[in-house]
Amino acid sequence: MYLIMLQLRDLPTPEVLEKFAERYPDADVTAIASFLHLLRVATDLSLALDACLSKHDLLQGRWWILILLMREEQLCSTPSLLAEKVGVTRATMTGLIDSLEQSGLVQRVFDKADRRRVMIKLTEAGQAKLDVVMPDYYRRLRQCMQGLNESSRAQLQNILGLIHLGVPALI
Amino acid sequence: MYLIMLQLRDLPTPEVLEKFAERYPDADVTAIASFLHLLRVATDLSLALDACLSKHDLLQGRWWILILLMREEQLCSTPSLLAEKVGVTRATMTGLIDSLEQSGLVQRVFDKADRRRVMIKLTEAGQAKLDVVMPDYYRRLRQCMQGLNESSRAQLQNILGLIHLGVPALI
DNA sequence: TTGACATAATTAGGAGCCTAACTATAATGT
DNA sequence: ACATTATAGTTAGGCTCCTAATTATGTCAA
Repeated sequence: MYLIMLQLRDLPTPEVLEKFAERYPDADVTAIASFLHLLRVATDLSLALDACLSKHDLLQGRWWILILLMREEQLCSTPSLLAEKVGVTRATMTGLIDSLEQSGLVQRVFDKADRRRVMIKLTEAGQAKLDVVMPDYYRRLRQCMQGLNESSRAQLQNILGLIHLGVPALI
Repeated sequence: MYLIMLQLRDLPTPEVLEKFAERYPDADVTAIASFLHLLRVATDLSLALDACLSKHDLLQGRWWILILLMREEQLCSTPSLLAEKVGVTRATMTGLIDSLEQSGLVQRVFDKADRRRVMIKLTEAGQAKLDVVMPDYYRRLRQCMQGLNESSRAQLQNILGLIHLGVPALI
């Protein structure tokens, strides 16, 4: 299964929604509109994030790994844990780590006690990369969200929590 | 560029955010939290939608095409227009149409006036497929969003509109 | 001790998307 | 009229992700 977001550029107009609601009485027009709008905005944010990261030769997958490593006290973790936290399979993680290691941003350190295990360690170059990327990302994100005051942000968090509760009903 | 959404399962705790904010003073903690939460919920919704559609042998790409065709008066359109509306390239659209045509859900009709053009037409089987899928989708979506009253939905729409305005700042 | 099972990482092959190049057809300007 | 440009669709090859199988190592119980 693919983690591909809403591509649809052409959201339904109220007229189209009404037309569909006539044929399909189960349609809940405001639910549909909110749902599609949420997916649309999130997709555009995700694309914008990728565009921002790609200026630094990163994409989300590799970037999250660097961030997760930086969160660790010892700046290191295992492929399995990283895969679980990033939300990709271990197979995918192998490839991501390969690519980061080639760029010198992380390093594989083999465990002598348990020879199945490998530790992935953030290198100095990796930390330096984050020290360039993160301020840029944070500055842009601050600008992006400046239209929302703290109260709107709290409202949004609350609403998102409610929607999240409903996700299982959709599956 | 890939339309791949936030995979990160492990959102930062307030402590982690504070730690990062110390190192990177540009960090706007509530902006970051709202942003990641939005991406997280949207991704889960998108995955749930895919799971729902895959029960009917569809994924979002093919599904949108059927819906867009049903919106049309004559139940048909061209690959170019569909590609633009769905938000994929024409090359991708060729593949999606191939797959839908193989399943008998759409039909290629060649234009005799302009021999470069092909019309893509929703077949009766395609309409029948939608008549099964859409009620199921609408029923699930209604359930999914039932935790939100109309006022929350309006608030959400409003907030999403504000965020959308900020997207260009992120790029 | 050793056979069965569990765990860690990788490899192999497939799906859906992309860009770029290509083929065919139509429109346009001199 | 005919070379140039624009448009429509497809093909070729690459990327990142996936699932499933594979290799290697560790654990545990009869």
